[in-house]
Amino acid sequence: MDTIKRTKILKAAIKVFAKEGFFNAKVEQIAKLAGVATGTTYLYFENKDDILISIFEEEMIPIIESMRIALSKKETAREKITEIIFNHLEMIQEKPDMAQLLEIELRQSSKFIHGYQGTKFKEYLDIMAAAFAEGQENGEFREDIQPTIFKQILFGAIDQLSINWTLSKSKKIDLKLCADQIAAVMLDGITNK
Amino acid sequence: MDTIKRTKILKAAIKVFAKEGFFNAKVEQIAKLAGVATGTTYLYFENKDDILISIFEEEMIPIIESMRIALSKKETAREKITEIIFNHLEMIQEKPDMAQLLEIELRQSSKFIHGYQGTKFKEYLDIMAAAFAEGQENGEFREDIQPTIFKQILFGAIDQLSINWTLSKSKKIDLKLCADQIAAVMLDGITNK
Amino acid sequence: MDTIKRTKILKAAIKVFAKEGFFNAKVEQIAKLAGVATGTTYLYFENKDDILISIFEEEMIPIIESMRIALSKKETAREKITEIIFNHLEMIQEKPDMAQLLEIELRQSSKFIHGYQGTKFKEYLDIMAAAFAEGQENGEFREDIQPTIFKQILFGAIDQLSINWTLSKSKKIDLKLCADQIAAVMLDGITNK
Amino acid sequence: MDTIKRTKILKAAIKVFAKEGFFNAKVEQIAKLAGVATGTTYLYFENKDDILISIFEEEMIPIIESMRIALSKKETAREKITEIIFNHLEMIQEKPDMAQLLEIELRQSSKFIHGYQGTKFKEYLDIMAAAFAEGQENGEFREDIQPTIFKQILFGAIDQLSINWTLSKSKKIDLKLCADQIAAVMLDGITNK
DNA sequence: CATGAATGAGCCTTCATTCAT
DNA sequence: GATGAATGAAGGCTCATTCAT
Repeated sequence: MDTIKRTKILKAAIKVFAKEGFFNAKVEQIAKLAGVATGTTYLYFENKDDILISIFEEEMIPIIESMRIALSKKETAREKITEIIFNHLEMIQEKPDMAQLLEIELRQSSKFIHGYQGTKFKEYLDIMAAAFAEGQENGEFREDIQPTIFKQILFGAIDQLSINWTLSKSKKIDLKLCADQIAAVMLDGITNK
Repeated sequence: MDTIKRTKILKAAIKVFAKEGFFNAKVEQIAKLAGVATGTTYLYFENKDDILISIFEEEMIPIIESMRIALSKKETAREKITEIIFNHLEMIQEKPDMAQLLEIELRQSSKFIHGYQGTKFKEYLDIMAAAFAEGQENGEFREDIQPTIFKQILFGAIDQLSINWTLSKSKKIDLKLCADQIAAVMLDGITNK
Repeated sequence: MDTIKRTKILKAAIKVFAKEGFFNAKVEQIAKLAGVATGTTYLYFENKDDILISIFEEEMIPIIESMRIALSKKETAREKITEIIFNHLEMIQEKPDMAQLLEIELRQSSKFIHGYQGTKFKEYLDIMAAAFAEGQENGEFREDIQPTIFKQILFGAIDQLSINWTLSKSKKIDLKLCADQIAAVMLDGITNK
Repeated sequence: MDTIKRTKILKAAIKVFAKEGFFNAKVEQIAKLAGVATGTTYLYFENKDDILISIFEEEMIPIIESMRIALSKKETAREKITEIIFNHLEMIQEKPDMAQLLEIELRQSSKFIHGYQGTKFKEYLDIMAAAFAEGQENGEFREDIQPTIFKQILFGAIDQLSINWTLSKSKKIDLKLCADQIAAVMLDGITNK
């Protein structure tokens, strides 16, 4: 199993899916960008669906990992929430194609790609829930908000601004400012008073 | 122009797009559900894209209108924000198919459907911005958050929980509880202290 | 359901399958010969397999019917067996493409086309068994040969000569002579003495 | 030239062709069953067609040879014809895969495999013709049947029952009985009276 | 206006064959 | 010689769109 070639195909697929969308993307297009023949794609992936799912499952790993490492360096839950917000928005800027997929295609997938459950995405959300729950336990955050709901609120807010930024053609809003403002609202909204 | 037939097609399209997704939906399927011939669809809409866009542009009208009316009955900006949250989540329950589209398909559309700008969606977001700005003007809300950013935060949070609820097959979370918790976090996070 | 168009496709398919073989035949080729678009084929048949099966099931009907009518005009079982032999070989000459299919493709089909049982082919064979059994009952034919086995012997003999004739490019053997000789051997071999 | 490896590939191909049919069989499948790499196949055979042709040409040799030996031990032409029938049907039972190919795939080959003439098959048929001609010469068999036609009749009858037996999934007919009945009909049909 | 049969371009996928190692 | 990963041409099938009735 040639891991390098597999990765080249995945990287190419991220670009193409991001640019064209999953349904509009052509396998031949992905192969060409990856510098391999069309058929080679099928040596590494079962079909087009599998490519998309593999992206989610495999490309999320380092993202989740780096998020975990970054969070482990933070003391307070407050700092962790802040880190999550900034970390995510930084990723948006650095890996815009990957961001595209997470934001736009991932939503469809769990619905339209047969059997895909989006486990890595859930893992990502649970990091948010965990940071929040930690803050509840040590008294930083209010007790009346459920972590399961909060993680959705937080992710939704971050994600919406990410999508908006990603889709903006010109005069993009400053992501640093967005991060600040999300953090301001969220932290103020959940801090125990 | 037979408005009734046109509406029947639109209603059918909402159902089919919601169930199958835009790309998987077949025009014949929409026509059949609408009780018309396939070709008839093309008498009322330019193409498949146009059906989706028309849904957004036309079905959003009553949604936006009812939201505006509901808000006009509220005194404070705080109440208006609360109303927006509850109103949206109620719509999710009452019109789950329409909700599906707004949530999932709309994201793709502005990117993949040639030339679509999503004007009605922007209008919807701007209601949120306006309510927030109003609160800033009358001193209810903090000044350091930009309405343009806040509307995204608020919509993102609501929307994420909506999507989650919509896509859940069983044991769905209580939307009323979600609304409460979103309102709690958001209002606490933006209230001027 | 346009029966004429359906028939045109079937007739074209018979030609193409006969010339190229089932696996080598292209649906586009069949469509082109039928004077329709490729997609039209799929309005009348589920897939390529279905076209082949439909040929067997539907084209065999008149062949079987005309055989039955011809046999009903014959008095003795001996005459009926003779008629079967001549009738079959005449069909080979008149409908060589159809013959091709019955001979060559049909054999594969029951093995490789999922679920196809070749019912019409069995019906054809059973006409032979019936004629033979009739001869046994009225004392024309020997009793020690099983009709189920004899029908295979007779069909095999006729069919082998048919295939041979069909596949011969040049200096084809005289089918009339073949029929005479098959009849001579078979009748002599089964006559009650 | 590694004859052992070549033979392993041929044996594997017989199995795979018999099970899947020539067109459905995959070269990789044959190679895997033979315990060699896909590419190795092309060191011993020009292409997929060549494998099939080689089977016919080379696997027929011992079959033909053993048939010749068996016939040489028989005195009368009558015994020889009987031997042919029993010998063939015994082979069907002992080498069902090989039988499959001879029966089903061979028919297509001469038509669809470019340039193949089926020389070994003709040789096999000519053994039948020779045995019959011998009987004509020594007065055992009638003179009015052409050996060239009789060989087709005899082979067709045997072959049809073989195919039928091979393709039957369950409750297979007794091949010994078949052999008896073919012999009974044929010999009675050709004996000089 | 309405119909729905017909169209045919387009795409995913397969697999015989090649070739660098 | 042997390998098996890579190739890329080819084809079955789909479906948005058209148009004769």
